[in-house]
Amino acid sequence: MAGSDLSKTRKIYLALRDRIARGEFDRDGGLPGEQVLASEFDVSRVTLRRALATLEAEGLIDRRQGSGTFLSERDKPAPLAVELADMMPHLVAMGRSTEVRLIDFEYREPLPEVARALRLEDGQKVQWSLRKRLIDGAPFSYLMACVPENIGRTFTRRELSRQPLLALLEKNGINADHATQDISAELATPDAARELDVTVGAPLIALTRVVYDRNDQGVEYLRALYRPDRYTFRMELSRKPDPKGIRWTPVLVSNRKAAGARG
Amino acid sequence: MAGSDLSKTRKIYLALRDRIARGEFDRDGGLPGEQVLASEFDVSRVTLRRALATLEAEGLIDRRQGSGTFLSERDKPAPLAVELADMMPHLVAMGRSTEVRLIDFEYREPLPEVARALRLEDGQKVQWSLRKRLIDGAPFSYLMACVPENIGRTFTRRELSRQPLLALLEKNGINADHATQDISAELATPDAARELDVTVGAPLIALTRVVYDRNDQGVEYLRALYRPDRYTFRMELSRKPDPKGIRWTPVLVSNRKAAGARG
DNA sequence: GCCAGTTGTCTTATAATGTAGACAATTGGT
DNA sequence: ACCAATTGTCTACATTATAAGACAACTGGC
Repeated sequence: MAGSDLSKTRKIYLALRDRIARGEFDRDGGLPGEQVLASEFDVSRVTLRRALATLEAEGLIDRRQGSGTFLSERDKPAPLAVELADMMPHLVAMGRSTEVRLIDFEYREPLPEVARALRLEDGQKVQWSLRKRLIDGAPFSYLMACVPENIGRTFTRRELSRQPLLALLEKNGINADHATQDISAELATPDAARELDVTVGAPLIALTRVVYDRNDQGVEYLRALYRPDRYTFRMELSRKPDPKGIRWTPVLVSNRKAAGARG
Repeated sequence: MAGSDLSKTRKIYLALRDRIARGEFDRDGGLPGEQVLASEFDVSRVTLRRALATLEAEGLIDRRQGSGTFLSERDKPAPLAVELADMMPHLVAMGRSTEVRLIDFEYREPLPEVARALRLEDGQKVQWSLRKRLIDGAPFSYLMACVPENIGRTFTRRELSRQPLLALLEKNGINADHATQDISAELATPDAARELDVTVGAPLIALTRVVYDRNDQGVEYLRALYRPDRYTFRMELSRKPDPKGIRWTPVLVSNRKAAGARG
């Protein structure tokens, strides 16, 4: 469906990255020679080398002249694994410094989908904001949030650039009660790519969340994009018995335990 | 990081697809003319038209000679939204027909990462299988599963092609007790693209699950890739009070309610 | 019927990407 | 010291992608 016309270089890059991830190559023996790989993929050695150059730049392989191409020794930093149940994960408590940057902020007409999800009346505006979050100085999420205008007016642009949105709602007497989250995957568009410091077309985790108050009135519509190499959703499940029979249920772990995911 | 050297055509395709998804274009007025868009993106009309052709092929837009380019009327089928807590979602109960196809099956040395996750002893083999799931005849997930050899021997290749893995384990006295799930995003590699009927480089939801028994011995390692246009992870959260203070906790809804996600 | 504005389809030229081959530089082993 | 195998680099050429412009075909409004 999506994803047409990729260059040969990029297709080979993807194929090799996958084979590396699957562990098809020995840690000792390394990869086959460039001649072999080039004929295997049926491309010239030059374009194969371009794909290898990208893999090397990403730290996946080491190339040694006269010797060969090998899997990289240094292991990449694991992505931050965050408990899915935590809507405002305590990143600081995990020993890492977090920073928020407000990119854009205004009151405007909501998109039809947002108006529907928040159950807004016709013509009601929303406070629309773009933010990004950094961890240790590196961006990992890009957030588009919409809040009904009357609620948004209870705090300032400045406050939003310093505190989490849910905390601001709480402080101003808006009591979030329940929410729905959807998790999907998307390709980085030019906007997101620029803010998250990835190239256009890179894979991103896409989260859509709608928060409601006790009366089922929408108070926040959030659309968040995450860099999968720096952020991962984690969930612990237990098959403890349940009123409705044996069933898998989520376990709320204290998320003091740090990362450790694959990749 | 990942995702270099995309052609202009593809970048424009991504940008336009994003703007459509955000609802930036009226349903009546349609898109700006090709001349306008071409100068806006600073490309020739030919390459802009290639991007439009892709969008049209995907059913996102309609182009009418002499009239203009418009948002497609037919709305795309919403992706199946599955409760995240359900490890074996009852798809059939949701009124849709599901099918499994066994692509590959063998006993082999596990990859280091799998061996570590399952806490296998050195040299212990695993039953390694590739499957895909279809809904209404259309593939939506591609699964790589590893089970320790001694457990795998309790059922046949034929059984695996007809029943869910967890059900087979259950039936053979292997009692799964708890599990860890990680959700991320990846680009489709040639293998996955072929099986899921997408092009190489399309975005996919990536789920990694490790299931353990009561003794913390690994019984299943699953790596699943999902087409985001056909499958979405959903989660309902409630801010009911908790022993450790007020906190967001997942709600187990009876997943009788069908889809309705964005897109 | 006319006309402005649109998409569809060409041509020609230029730029980007990929191919084929040769050779240098380096490595590790004999 | 030598040699086979490897990665690094270069040249010349072929193929594909993009640019720029012209014109045809079609639509809707007047």
